Amino acid sequence: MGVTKTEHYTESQNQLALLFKALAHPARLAIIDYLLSVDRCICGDIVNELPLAQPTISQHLKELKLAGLIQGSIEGKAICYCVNPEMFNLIEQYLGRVNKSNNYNCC
Amino acid sequence: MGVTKTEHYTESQNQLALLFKALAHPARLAIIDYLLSVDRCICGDIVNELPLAQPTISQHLKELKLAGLIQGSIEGKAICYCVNPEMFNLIEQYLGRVNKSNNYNCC
DNA sequence: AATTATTATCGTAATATTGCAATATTAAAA
DNA sequence: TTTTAATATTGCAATATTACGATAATAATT
Repeated sequence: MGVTKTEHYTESQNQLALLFKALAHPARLAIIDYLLSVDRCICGDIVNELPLAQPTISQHLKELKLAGLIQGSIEGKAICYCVNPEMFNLIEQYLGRVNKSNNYNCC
Repeated sequence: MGVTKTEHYTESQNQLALLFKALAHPARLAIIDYLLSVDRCICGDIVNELPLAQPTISQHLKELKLAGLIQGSIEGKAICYCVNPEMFNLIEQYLGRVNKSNNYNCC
């Protein structure tokens, strides 16, 4: 049916899935890479940097912001975006759990 | 158009996006959680564990396997699945880069 | 106030994902 | 060899995602 039954999973599973979904597109990873590479936080330059139209970039930025992976603050008529490390820490914690639980003695 | 222009992004961005996409569903995270929680690697029990039909579980397992996040080996008429930590290390390396690059002095 | 620059939203077409019933495949057991 | 058990595949309906042109919204500039 194409609709995920979120009510059947744990809070953590649903939350992490949303984070991973936000990262599950090369354009959004490219946006994050670019944001990390520039010292000052720039915004509209992303449109020049990536091979996508302005509305598409805007949409990707929205999704990243909704997931909490980036922040945006208004600066005059431009908007300054930057990476928010907190959500990445959530993923890091998950990976820690995976590494701790995995015992390698498998099939 | 709904089709991602992978040729415009780096190898690493495309590869990571596929990994994140495989993790971007609570059912697949639940499958991984379950695989980690049982000592021995079990397979068909996942169908009893999750509120999804057998073909749906099979499809999710296929995607996880394709992404390299789990492995499956035939054991008689059953198939034994288990987590493959290597791909999780790739994600860990990415998070390391994010943490290293992020300078926190943003907007 | 009109213009300009920057970003967001709307509408829409193309494609992808999700879930399941029905069915196929595979290998052990009877 | 027939049956049984476990998993995979196919086909399809419902929904979600991706991309972009057109347009709106916002705020600085002239």
